[in-house]
Amino acid sequence: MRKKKAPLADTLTTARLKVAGLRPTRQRIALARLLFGRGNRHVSAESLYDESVKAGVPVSLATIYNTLHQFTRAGLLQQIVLEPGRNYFDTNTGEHQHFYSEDDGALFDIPGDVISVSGVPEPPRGMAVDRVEVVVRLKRA
Amino acid sequence: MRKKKAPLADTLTTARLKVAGLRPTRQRIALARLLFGRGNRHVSAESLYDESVKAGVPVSLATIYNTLHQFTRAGLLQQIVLEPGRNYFDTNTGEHQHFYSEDDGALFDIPGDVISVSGVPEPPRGMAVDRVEVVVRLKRA
DNA sequence: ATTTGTGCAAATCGTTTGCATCTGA
DNA sequence: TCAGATGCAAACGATTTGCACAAAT
Repeated sequence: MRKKKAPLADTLTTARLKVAGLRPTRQRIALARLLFGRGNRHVSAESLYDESVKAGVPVSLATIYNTLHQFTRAGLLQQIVLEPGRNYFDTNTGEHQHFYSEDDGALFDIPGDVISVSGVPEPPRGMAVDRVEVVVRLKRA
Repeated sequence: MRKKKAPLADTLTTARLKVAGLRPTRQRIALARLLFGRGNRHVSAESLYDESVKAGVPVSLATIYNTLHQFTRAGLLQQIVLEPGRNYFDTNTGEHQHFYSEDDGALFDIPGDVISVSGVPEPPRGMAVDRVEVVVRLKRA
């Protein structure tokens, strides 16, 4: 008996997960499609959870957290820390920076080639620079 | 009857608090002395609480939180967000940046004139740049 | 069949809040 | 005196954990 035919998007997502060393389960496939479906996105665990529920994808919050962390470890997502007590994830894993509005929490990407940072000093012995993070914090004019 | 003579350091601290519009209470004076006593410091609510207890200053954790926020509002401290779920405060309120070791949580100042950031784009309509925050994240070499 | 992932609920962590009591001017 | 500050304990929100069950290889 032949396997049931899966939509092309799922096949691609599945391949992507396998490459990342993650077993392609229902939930991971569904979340990956929501996350990487179109364009760069910023999500929090809560926002992704809500979105999943609305999209009719039955996932528990615990699995959302697991998945976000696994994807991050696998290099599919990047974490952004903007305020204590809330964690954002960015589907854009390339080098880029952010505008962040303290007033309303809005978050925009700044393409990686726009801002340049110079003069970063030598890190202390035994340490290497992992990432230079730039957040441009905005306030109402 | 004459007032009991206060140590010079307390007098200075008291003056400083008054200037900031904060009533110089026992706790605020004690915490201010711990914070601004010598050199720049990075503290979390928990670390300052522990330190206070060890120094024999009886303060509640709630007061630590109140005080840190009041000092921040008064411009005596600057908040630093490095990881979700933990809030750091820096006694250096001038423009400067940070080295942050993801491995052990170590945090060092980078003087304000060392790193230069150029190419920050125009903020969206109605917004102004409040602060450009740079965190150099380190990993073990 | 075995390994790995998932869901649920309880537990944890940092932080905030409500309110009675205390303190500084 | 009395507005403002403090302490305590309970409340909170985001995240993590433990464990029984389910699904993928």
